Amino acid sequence: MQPPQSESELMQRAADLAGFTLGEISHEHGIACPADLSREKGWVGMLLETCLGATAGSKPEQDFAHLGIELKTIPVNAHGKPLETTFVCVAPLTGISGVQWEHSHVRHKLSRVLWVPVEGERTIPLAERRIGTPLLWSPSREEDAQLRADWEELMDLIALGRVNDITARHGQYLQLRPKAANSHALTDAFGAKGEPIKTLPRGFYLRTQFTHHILSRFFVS
DNA sequence: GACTGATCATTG
DNA sequence: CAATGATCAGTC
Repeated sequence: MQPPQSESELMQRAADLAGFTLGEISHEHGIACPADLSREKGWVGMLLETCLGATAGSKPEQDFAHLGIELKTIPVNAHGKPLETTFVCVAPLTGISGVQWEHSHVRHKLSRVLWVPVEGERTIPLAERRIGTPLLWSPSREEDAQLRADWEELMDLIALGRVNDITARHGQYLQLRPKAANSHALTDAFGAKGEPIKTLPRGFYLRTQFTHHILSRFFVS
């Protein structure tokens, strides 16, 4: 699948997927559908990238850089409520002095997002889960301010060398949690006295309350 | 039932 | 190891 040339082409492709099951879509593309996601947690996201023509790979940029759009699949229940938090990006633990919200990776990633809801209840076999109506979102002024407040709180703690004091309980809408292969993975950071330390890699995640708010903005009921 | 900390696959 | 794609699963 070639990358979409325009925003409208991307939206049309995404809209055309709505209502189909993951089994139908993966079959069309000759991709095997696993029984569950326990060993392939990113399978749905990768499938949608393929279907929509996103540039594959592990580049730290938006999925559709030429359109300035990031693709996010989000698991929802029958009522459209998110079942999981949404990973945004890894958190920088070194070299962060002087970094401001306006230039952060979080803000850049979330500046324009194509959300694709997908049924995610584990009682539904993966192949039978349906793709929902896509929505193209940009943060409102209020949403931007909410994310900024959490981001600044978390980044301040990191800058103070207190990364090991941060738990998933910090941040009202944006939280910081481990983002690693396992609990033994270590990366560089700084301690409270400025000394170099090794710690778990972290990532920024959007709480379900926040993403639920986004989805409900589009599906007024 | 919600939430946090842990984890899985794959590619450079 | 770090980045991409996220969900799992035990505990509260």
